[in-house]
Amino acid sequence: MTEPLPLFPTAQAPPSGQVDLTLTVTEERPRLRADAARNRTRLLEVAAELAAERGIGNVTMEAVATAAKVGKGTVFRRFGDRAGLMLALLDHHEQQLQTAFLTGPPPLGPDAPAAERLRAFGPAIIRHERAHRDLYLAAHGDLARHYSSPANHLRLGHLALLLRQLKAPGDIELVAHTLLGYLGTLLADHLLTQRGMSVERLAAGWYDLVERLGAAG
Amino acid sequence: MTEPLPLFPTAQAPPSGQVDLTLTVTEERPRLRADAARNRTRLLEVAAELAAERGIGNVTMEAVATAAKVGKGTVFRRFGDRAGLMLALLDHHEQQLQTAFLTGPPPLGPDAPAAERLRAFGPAIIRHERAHRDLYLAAHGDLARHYSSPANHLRLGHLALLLRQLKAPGDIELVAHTLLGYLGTLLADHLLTQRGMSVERLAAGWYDLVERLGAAG
DNA sequence: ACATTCAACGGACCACGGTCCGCTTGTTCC
DNA sequence: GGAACAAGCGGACCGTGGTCCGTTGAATGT
Repeated sequence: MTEPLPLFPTAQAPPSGQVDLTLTVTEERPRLRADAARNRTRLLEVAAELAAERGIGNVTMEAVATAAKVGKGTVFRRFGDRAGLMLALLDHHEQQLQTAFLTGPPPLGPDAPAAERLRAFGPAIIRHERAHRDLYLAAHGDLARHYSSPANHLRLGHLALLLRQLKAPGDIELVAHTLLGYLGTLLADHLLTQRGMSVERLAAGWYDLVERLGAAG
Repeated sequence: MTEPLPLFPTAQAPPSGQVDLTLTVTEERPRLRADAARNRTRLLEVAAELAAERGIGNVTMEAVATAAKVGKGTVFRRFGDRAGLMLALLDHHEQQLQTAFLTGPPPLGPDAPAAERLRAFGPAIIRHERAHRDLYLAAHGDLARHYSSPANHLRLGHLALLLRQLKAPGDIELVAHTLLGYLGTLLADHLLTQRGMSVERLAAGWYDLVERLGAAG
């Protein structure tokens, strides 16, 4: 229980302006006051800690507030609601994944051919979501928000980019949505745990999907 | 406000054994005591009424209980939780839709060729979900349950059936899931309201999808 | 008719998410 | 340094979903 790492840098990662893709507006956040920023990181640290020791599902907003020695109102002011806190927690892991396919090594990163990257994308997402399963489930409590989340938007843009590079036919944005839908946390989880499918089968399904939807017209 | 129709028959519609598809278990419900059944229908009627007059989002479980002159515990005993009540409400509309594509006229029903039916399926679902938008949103509060719901299972089985008739290649079950994912309430809603797409565009996307995923190997 | 049993009932009770508003404190500008 | 301002803070408060458990009364067998 000693504090090992300086995770959760004070400010949100600055928008790395590269891939814009003109799909949505990247909301700008107005910079926090010093004490607020301090509290923000404390809250995230504490929340992660509590989640680790008792499972994210058993972490109440009040508990987080108390453990971080702030009022409950502060937590809500900062994160909006429970899903917001979860999203913020998730954000950290999400960024790891993002760098993996934005700037990482092949086959995920930009040095591999588009078809390769597209193939690799699916299993990477599924693995990642499995690793942080409960957090994803908790965060997507409000599913409506999910589709507008920066993370999802980024994935979408990435897929659209690859599809365009492949000269895939049809309505690219819709095809990208279809592909992302296949990788959705809840669907994948359902297929794996309820229907007892193997990760390999899901991966094979993905390869097939990509081949049929990504093939040039 | 006069009571117009005898909706919500006392018992759940009996399982019409036809299309089984061996995809899940069809749970059997153990038959209710007379008073319980009476209460069940009263609750559903009252809930529908309240939903109509103040919007489903503003209908609390307690309000339903009070309006139906039963204790709150009774509501929860019957429907499990809020999502359960919503699902039960939805069930009625759902059955209309189901008969439309199980036994109705072409192009949805069994007298049209499989390719036609598959094409028609998408817009039909989207229209239906739009018509009952808020109910769907409220019901899918717990998304995990959604995938196991009988309604979803039926759609899945239907799609799988059509795909098989078309001799579509690949992992049929996964392809069916992909197609259904495209029609998901939340996704469709997001694309229509947030991203401002037209129903026509979604429909066109569906036709394209169906063509590429349903085409014989 | 009566006894037995057990699903169903009611509503007090609890926990948690979320809001509100009067007070405090960092920031900025002179 | 000090004044003016807005952002941040805390925690009492509220509504709602969900649980618990003692009581009631259908169903069923004799």
